[in-house]
Amino acid sequence: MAHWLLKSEPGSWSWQQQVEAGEKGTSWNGVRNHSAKQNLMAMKVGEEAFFYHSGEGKEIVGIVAITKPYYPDPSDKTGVFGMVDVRAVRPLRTPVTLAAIKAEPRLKDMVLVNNSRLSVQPVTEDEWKVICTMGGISK
DNA sequence: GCCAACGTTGGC
DNA sequence: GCCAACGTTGGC
Repeated sequence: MAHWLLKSEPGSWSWQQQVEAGEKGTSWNGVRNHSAKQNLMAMKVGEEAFFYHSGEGKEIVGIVAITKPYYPDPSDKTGVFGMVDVRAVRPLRTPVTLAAIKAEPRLKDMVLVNNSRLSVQPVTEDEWKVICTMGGISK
């Protein structure tokens, strides 16, 4: 199973809101970047993603699961971009900050470090495990 | 099809 | 608030 990382400005969509959205989850809409789209299209139901707060916080705060695979985003008039649905699974016991990620040699190749602007990123199996450990949760 | 100009993102 | 990095747009 592949793993992912989704970025959001907490001012526009926060982890707290994701938790309040509950079990049925919400659509992850608004992606307007082709690399991000490719990653969305590769997601499968049941796969998990880190939820990262950019700007305010700059830390991974929780884990979400994909509940619906890629489908068209009605807010995109061009019809080029789509979205998936996600639901909150659990928070990290301790958020993993960008500073901590940069300080961890095993995470030096993370997309978050090297291409911080990409809003939907793949995460390798090893990176997933390291961050779960740093976050104080079991994989 | 190239590339300069411009807008946006996001860390600092 | 600044600016580097990146993507997109549009003139040629």
